[in-house]
Amino acid sequence: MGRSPCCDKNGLKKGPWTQEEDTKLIQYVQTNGPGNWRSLPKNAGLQRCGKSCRLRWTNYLRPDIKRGRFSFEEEETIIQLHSALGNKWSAIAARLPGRTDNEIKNYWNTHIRKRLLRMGIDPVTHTRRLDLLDLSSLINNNSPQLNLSNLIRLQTLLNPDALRLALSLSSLNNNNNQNTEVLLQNLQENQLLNNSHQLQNHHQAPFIQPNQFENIINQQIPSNLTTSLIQNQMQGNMGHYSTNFQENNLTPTTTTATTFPNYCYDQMKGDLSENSSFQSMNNSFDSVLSTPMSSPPQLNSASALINGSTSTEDERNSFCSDLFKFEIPESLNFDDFM
DNA sequence: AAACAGTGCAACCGCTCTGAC
DNA sequence: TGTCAGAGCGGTTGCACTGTT
Repeated sequence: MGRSPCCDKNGLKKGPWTQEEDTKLIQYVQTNGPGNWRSLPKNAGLQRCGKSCRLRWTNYLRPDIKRGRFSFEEEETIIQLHSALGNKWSAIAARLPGRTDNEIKNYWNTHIRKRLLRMGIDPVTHTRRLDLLDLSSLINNNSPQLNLSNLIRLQTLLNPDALRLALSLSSLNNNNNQNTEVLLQNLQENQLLNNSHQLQNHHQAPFIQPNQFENIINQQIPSNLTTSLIQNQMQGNMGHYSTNFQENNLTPTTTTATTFPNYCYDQMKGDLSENSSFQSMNNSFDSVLSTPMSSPPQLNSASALINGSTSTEDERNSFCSDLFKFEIPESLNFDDFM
């Protein structure tokens, strides 16, 4: 059957609106109010489709439209609302005064989505996707988080060669950026190969055996670090999430958990909250990972942390990346993410 | 300096959904 | 119950701008 088109396409103008067209539309709506979009173009003297007029008004000309960049608070709110509402852009826009659904959708697709992907977060489910993790964010030469603990945490994800490359990379840190780039590229390629391998061999987790691991450590660790130091660091970082890890002499364990376990999540949240320095991280952790929203989104202390000295986009990006430098519980079944 | 590639954004398209009549 | 207009959504396009080679 099909519906008749909303307007006769013939002879109607498309593309960017001119100032004159905007003026006509604004004057008409101010006089007659919005609505009757189908008849509006004719009455307002516009060679435009009614739908185009409606979109132009609602997305650009409305007096309450807020132009300009999204603030960190707005971005945070969008992420929180998206985790609860999904792609309900109009519902999200309703909670962001002055922002339109189209604007939020565009901003999501061009900024937030890419950022989440870079951080290894699935933008659809708001869960961590280890296969999406951008290693460069974890092994960033400029980051104070560049350390073996990150690499060690990744040991359950990487094959030994990849880890060896990473360790080599760390030992070259601050020496030669070109070499670093090459190594980083190799490392990422290696991870991709490893992931591909896992897809074909679900039951063969690419764990590094304890002796392999220690060999790698002994071979590649800068001389000022000893294995015991590394173990201490691991224990300190992993805390009681890694009890099995320690008891089994560095042998990682897996469970049958099919998703990131809630008890781990809650426990991590609780532990983080005990340490004031982690509180802002804790809140932002909430906002990006998918958790049911039991209360309206609250602009959290992360924004307070950002305000002031850390206000540039780069710094914001850096901060956001840092938010996810938390530990990966060994109870996580990585196969579900690969 | 020019060519090229990448990015961001406004705008559009086609479709579905919803509510009024 | 069917039709219609408005609203909403996902995807896409075109263009301006910027960075890189």
